Amino acid sequence: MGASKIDIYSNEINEIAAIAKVFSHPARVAILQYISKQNTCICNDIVDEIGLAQATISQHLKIINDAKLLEGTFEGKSLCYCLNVERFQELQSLFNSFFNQTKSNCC
Amino acid sequence: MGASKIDIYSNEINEIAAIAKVFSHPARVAILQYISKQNTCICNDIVDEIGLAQATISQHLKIINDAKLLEGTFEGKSLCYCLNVERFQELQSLFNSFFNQTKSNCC
DNA sequence: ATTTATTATCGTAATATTGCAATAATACAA
DNA sequence: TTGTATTATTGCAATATTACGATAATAAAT
Repeated sequence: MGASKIDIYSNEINEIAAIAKVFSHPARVAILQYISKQNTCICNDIVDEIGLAQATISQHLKIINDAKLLEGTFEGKSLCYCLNVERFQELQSLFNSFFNQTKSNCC
Repeated sequence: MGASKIDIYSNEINEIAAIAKVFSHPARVAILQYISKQNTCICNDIVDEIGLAQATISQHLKIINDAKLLEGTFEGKSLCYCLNVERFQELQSLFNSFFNQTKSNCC
């Protein structure tokens, strides 16, 4: 008990849930918003901007990165994170098709 | 430690995260999809349809309901759950404006 | 090679979530 | 009122998530 039984759901359902999980923590939403606001794309001021420890931010970035939402390149000493806009759009589309499909079938 | 520090984020950010949390579990996505598919709107076959205990489904329904996504009326002995389409659409819009805003600001 | 700055990982504690059995509450039927 | 069906709540165990300090890894500069 305690673990989600992901094997009993369809792939589509698990995918939607996995996408939503990325956005289900305010730190990750804040990180994504902050990265997108910096049009320079230069990063880990994220730690200063958001009030969390560096290790924690790094952990959240890993989750965002695992969803393929980031592109990172080294710029001097520091890593420059950038939003993968295509992937971001893809997630938005998947979410919207779930929303639209669900809405339209309803009573 | 362990608890999310929701006080350090803006309301908008917390709202997006809270919405996403509803969809972040496959059982809840499946429930929403199932409710919408039943154009009759008659319900707790949900327990049979999805392979989870009645108590667990009821718990998930509570979370969906707390997000104001359900309308429930009694029909004889059984409760008839229905998707609150206006609210559903509202969540979709909030999500989309976050997506669009984030996308457009990026490098 | 050593230092310095930046990011990732490990270990651990606190809290949250998931799931279920048992039980309570609710609503109708007899 | 008693029984029956449906849904909610409670209590508990298992697992997951969040957060942080300490430490490692990486990359440039001295």
